Amino acid sequence: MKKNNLENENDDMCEVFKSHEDVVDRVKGRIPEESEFAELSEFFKIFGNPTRLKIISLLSIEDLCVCDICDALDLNQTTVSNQLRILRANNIVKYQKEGKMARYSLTDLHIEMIYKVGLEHILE
Amino acid sequence: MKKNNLENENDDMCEVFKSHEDVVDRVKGRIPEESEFAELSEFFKIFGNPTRLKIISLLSIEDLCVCDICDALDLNQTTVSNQLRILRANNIVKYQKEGKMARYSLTDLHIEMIYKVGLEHILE
DNA sequence: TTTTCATATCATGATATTGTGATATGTTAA
DNA sequence: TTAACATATCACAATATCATGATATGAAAA
Repeated sequence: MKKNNLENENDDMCEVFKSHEDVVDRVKGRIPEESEFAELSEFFKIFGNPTRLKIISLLSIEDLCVCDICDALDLNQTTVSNQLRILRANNIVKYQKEGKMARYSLTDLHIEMIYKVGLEHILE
Repeated sequence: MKKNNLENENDDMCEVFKSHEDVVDRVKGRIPEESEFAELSEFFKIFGNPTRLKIISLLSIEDLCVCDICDALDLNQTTVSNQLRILRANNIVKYQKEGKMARYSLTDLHIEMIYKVGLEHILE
C-alpha cells in the first residue's frame, strides 16, 4: 500500500526500507551486471597491493626483466615472480621471452591511466 | 667486481642478481616513495570489492541516500553502511545530512574516471 | 517525554591474500 | 652430458577483509 499522493515533492522520508521508488527504479536499470562488477573488482584488487603498484610504476617507465625489478625494488625473487604471475593472470602485464630472460611490460594504456589518476588523487 | 667492457651492447645477462645496473639506477630514481605506494594501494583496495563498486557505480549516476542504495542493490543496511564508512574514510564518497537522511555522493571526478577506465578495460 | 525510523558502530566467524622458503623448470655455457 | 643462472610454482603461517547479527545513536513524529 504505497502513497500515491504527491502533495509534497520534497518528501525525503524513506518509510522503512521502501525508499524512493522512482529514483531506485531509475538507477537500477543503469548499472552493469553482477558478473561485470565481479570481474571489475578482481581487476582493481590487483592495484590494491604496494608491491604490485611498484612493479606497475616501474613498468610505466620502461620494460624490465624480473631480475631488474627485484633489484630496483629490493625484493626477493619469489615475491616479484609471484606478483608478476598475478599481474599476468589479470591481464595487467605481458612478457616476452629473450633467452633466459623474461622482459615484462604493461598490457595497455588503461593500466598506466588508472595508476596515474590514482596517484594524482592521493597527492592532491 | 663488475664488467667494464662494453664489447657487446646487447648483453642481456643478469649475472646472478647483479642485473642491469644502469637501467636499474635510472628507474629507481623515478618512482614514488614507499609511503605513497602504501597510500595508493589503500586507495585502490577500495575499488577491489564488488559491493563498493556497485555503490560507486550508483553514485556516478546520481546522489542517493543509504536507504535507496540498499534497495537498488538488494543489500542489507549494515553491509551498505559499513562499506559507506570505508568509502568515506578513504575519501571516495562524501555525504550531507538532510534530516534523518544522509545523502551520499562521489568526492570528485577522479573516482568516476578510475571506475570508468577500469570498466572500459574489462569490457574490451 | 516515548516511539519510530535512518543510519552507524561493534564483534565475529568464514574466507582470501600476503610474503617467503623450498623446490622445479627451462635455457645457455662449458 | 653437467653446471650455472633466470624465472616459475608450491605450500603455508601470518594477516587482512568480508558480510552480517546485535546494538547504539540521533533526529523527527506522536
